[in-house]
Amino acid sequence: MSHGTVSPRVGDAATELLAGAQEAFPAGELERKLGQGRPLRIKLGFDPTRPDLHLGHAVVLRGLRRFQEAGHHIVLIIGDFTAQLGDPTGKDKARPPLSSEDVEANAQSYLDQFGVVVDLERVEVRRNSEWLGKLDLSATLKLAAKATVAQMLARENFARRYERGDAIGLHEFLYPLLQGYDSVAIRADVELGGLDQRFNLLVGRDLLAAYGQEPQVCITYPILEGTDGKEKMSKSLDNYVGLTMEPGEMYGRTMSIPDALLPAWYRLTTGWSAPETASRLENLASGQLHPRDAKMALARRIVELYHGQPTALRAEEGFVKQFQRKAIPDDVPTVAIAERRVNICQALVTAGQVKSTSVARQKIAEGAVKILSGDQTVRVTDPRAEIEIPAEGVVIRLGKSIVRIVPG
RNA sequence: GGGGGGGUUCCCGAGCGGUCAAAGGGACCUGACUGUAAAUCAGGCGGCUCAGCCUUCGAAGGUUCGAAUCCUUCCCCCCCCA
Repeated sequence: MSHGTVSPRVGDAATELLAGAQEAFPAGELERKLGQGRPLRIKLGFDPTRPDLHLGHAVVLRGLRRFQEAGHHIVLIIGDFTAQLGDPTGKDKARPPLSSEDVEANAQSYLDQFGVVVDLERVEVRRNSEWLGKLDLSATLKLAAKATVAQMLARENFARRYERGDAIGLHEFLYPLLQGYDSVAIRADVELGGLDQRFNLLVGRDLLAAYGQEPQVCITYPILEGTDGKEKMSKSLDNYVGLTMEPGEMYGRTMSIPDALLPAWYRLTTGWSAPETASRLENLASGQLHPRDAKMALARRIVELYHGQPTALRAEEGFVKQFQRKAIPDDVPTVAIAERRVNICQALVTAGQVKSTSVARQKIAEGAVKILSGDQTVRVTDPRAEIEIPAEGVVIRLGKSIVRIVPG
């Protein structure tokens, strides 16, 4: 490691590349690699376990795009092999493995979504089954010998599970090694990942050294909290805003975040420059900017990033109309029902607003079900009520969700 | 291999022969209040042809008028010893 030889230009380049990152280590290493004057091989891996990419993924993807724009070589790894194993990261319990059909379908869906943030034309896409599938037992043992149980237990979530007496599958210890082996297979110079990936990234770094290659630089990105303001954003908790979500839902979900999340979301999801973000947040802090308006600006911005400005404005109008003025929105989801006359509970179930007629009855008892026609709103009070379905359909509202039922 | 402790409704976690669709908490849904925020209060949270009925307490059998609770076998998890 040569200290003090980094030119100012290389240093500036590194700073720019690291915008939005949480940390990069070892310190100075990225600058050193940049100083070699060649395009670096930048690795980013995803396990296609769940088919929706969300704003949390976008934080890292935006970092990746910076490297791409600077002319570095991007290697996107679809963890089709590791997905069947299940990353223990962030889980306090073992994950059920996925079938290979699921993995395949998800992988394709992921690829489509990567394109929303990075330029897929200039990305090398690899599947890790390509090399992991070929590892025989002796190679696997050799790989396993590179790490110790103590190293694995040093990791907080393994340690916690161990202490609590929960099961830890042996294969789970292998996961970080396999992810690390990906780095070896593609000769990574740099690996990006969420902060929660730090351990796995480090294992990759160690493995590169163990296999006689130059160790990778590890760059982590902050974890984005989900719309509930409590847990990290994830599909399984349904506290996420998906990158390919329909604009109205994207806008609405963003509006539902707690105010306390505004600063973090401004910094991590908007792509606004640091100064611009800071000045907006100052206005918010000083009370010049109403939290609601700050949130609307955020929601508008997010929809704009993924659907374009005109769509964002329409999403906002729709939101204001529906929720702030409580009018029937323009694009109500429509469900067709064969009968011309149905029981209200049955209709709610068929329309997917409730999962059973029992629940429908309860919601009616709670006064949550309303039928809207024109500017008339009628609250349904009798679970045995029958509703007529006219040719133009009928709009039913249950709490926040609205559905138009048409004859079919 | 031996000994011990466990598997309860989405999660945690009570129950240990009837009054149990099963305490309590969390999550979630709805109503009120709002800015579809937070906080708060209220209700709900297995299903149905819903004042009643039906199916649940790891699985399968059995005992009993009656079982989540007792017995048998099986499956799975954890701990200790080897």
